Amino acid sequence: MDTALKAIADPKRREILRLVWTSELPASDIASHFHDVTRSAISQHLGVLRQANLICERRSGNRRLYRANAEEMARLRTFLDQYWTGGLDRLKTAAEAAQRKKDNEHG
Amino acid sequence: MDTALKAIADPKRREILRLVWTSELPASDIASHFHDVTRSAISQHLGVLRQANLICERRSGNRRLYRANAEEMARLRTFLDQYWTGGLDRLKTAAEAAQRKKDNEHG
DNA sequence: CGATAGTGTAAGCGAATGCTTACGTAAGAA
DNA sequence: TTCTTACGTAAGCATTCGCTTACACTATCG
Repeated sequence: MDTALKAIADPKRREILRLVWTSELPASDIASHFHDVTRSAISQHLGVLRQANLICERRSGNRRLYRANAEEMARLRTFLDQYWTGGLDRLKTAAEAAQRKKDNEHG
Repeated sequence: MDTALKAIADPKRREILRLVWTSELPASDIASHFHDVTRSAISQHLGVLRQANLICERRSGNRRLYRANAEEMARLRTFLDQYWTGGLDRLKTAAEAAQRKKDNEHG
């Protein structure tokens, strides 16, 4: 999970993910979308995303087609949601504990 | 925004954020929560979070009290939400564009 | 077969990261 | 004032990162 979080912390990798979010794309198409960096750099970014299980690879003849792994993306989003709401839960339980303490003091 | 994303990509910084999510804590209390790392390391993590505007610092006598910056946290969460749903938006606009193209071809 | 796309990978490099130790500094306590 | 507590910060170091160039490999075309 931490691997995925670090993977999407990079803007280029987030852009790559958006490219393959809806449509499956060959590595060359993905690479040609970035004009400030080499094809090799993009290939390595794809490797990072692959290792984080955020993209799936399918070989078709000469090409390798990539698409976002919606399942893992969803898991990551859930993790982040739980992290956020987890804070609220802590607030809630803290408030409840304070209330109990207050009640005990009054009882 | 990218700074914030990279800040929360680190597990120790996420834990720090949770510690100061609800209650304001002095740096020493935060540091003493981590037994595998020096107080200095935590201080530097606090610096990263501070630079990402994810925590607020308040001085009280000798101490420095930290708390999570709920506003910035919310902004970050919104950014991530838009990133996720942005993929769906792209799918929608792509479908609309395809439809328009189709209409033109038929016109 | 050889030539040519499409692609991953190894090597190397400069910059950033996360950590430690040592030091600096500001606010009370004696 | 001197000592102590609470903290940031500089320096140094090993590791990781993102990038480039060069090369290796596989599939297709001739």
